[in-house]
Amino acid sequence: MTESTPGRRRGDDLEHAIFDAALAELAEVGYANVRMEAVAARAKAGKASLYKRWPDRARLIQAAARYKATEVEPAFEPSGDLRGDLLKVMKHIAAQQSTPFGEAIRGWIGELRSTPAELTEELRTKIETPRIRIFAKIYEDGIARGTVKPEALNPRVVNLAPTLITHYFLTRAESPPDEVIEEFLDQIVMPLISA
Amino acid sequence: MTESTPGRRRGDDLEHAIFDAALAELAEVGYANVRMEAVAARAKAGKASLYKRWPDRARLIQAAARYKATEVEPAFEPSGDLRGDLLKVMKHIAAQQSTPFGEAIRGWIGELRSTPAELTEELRTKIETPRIRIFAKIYEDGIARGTVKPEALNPRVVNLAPTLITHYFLTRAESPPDEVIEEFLDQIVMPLISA
DNA sequence: GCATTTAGTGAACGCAACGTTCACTATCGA
DNA sequence: TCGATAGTGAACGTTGCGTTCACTAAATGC
Repeated sequence: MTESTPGRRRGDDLEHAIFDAALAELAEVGYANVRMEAVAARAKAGKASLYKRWPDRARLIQAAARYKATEVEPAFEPSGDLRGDLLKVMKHIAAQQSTPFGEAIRGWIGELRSTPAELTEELRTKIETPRIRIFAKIYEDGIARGTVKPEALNPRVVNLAPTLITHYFLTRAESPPDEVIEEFLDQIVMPLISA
Repeated sequence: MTESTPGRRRGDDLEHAIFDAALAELAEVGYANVRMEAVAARAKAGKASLYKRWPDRARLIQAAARYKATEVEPAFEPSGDLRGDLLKVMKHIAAQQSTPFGEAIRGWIGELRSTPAELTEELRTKIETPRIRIFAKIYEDGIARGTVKPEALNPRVVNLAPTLITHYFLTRAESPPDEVIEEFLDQIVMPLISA
């Protein structure tokens, strides 16, 4: 019923509708071509409602991406199958980048230069932290089993797998296919961390 | 004297002036804020002259970056000091990214979605190829000396060092400082390739 | 060295999207 | 029920885009 009789939405209801519209636009036309008027129209909202909440397109899309990102957080438990676990998480990251969320990231990169540093930092941390936690967990598990070197817990190493995937995604139009992910895993990550 | 009496420039003379103006703008205001009118004004050229050559901002900046990129090509010979050579080349890449060239890359990333795939592919190859060649040379040299594993010649591995630097640059506002480059080298690249 | 062709200039234009404003109206909560 | 709050939608000025055009400087040919 919430959807069938919009009447006039307010507060979070409206905000979520705007986010959904923004993400849909993002997916359809890509970051550079998202127009505020299109988002407003799609959300069946007034432009003024957007500008009342966010000062510009960059902030709106950032907010939308954040809204989506918090939804997608997976609670992951290592199974003991090191390669299998890594592959699963890496594929998950790649899949996540194939959504509007990925497009948001791409756009954010393009505008880093004209974004306040603290905002940049905060957003990057917000994305990296959960990934670091998951990989650290997997590596700790491996270390306990003796299949992974203790050095794998070094922050640069922990970040390596997501870095490879993200770099691939950013420098092409799409995120890495499964074969490439397996190459990253078998030719770089596993050789580096294996005990 | 070429500069002192511009009179009315044409051909390559004018084109280079436009490139320089574009790169200067890129450095000053960042990709997203480069305006055609500003480039034209800076180059003391008419807007029509820009549009006669390139269909839009993206193409102009790409052309400018390419013009600059070909200048910067280093001819590198391995010295036999594996770590030293790698460090040197990695620092060079990082330095290159701190110039307008880096800003051009950042902008190009942001617009990948709305760029023809073949253009994307071509540009990426153009950037990657010389890097691959240099790292492959260094690794081959190391293999010959017995300090590097033969597996280091795997394309994914050869690309690893530039990938780390580029990823750092793209996800922050600046390219990695020397300490970080050394961490990449000592914690990831060297452990992976050392025999 | 003069006339013709080629290439650049700069001002003007229509267009699209930005970001703002305002009079109006639906919803909430006291 | 009534006031306060929040959203609507149309209009507006502004900016930058990409194009056009009459004009002019440089190069080329004779």
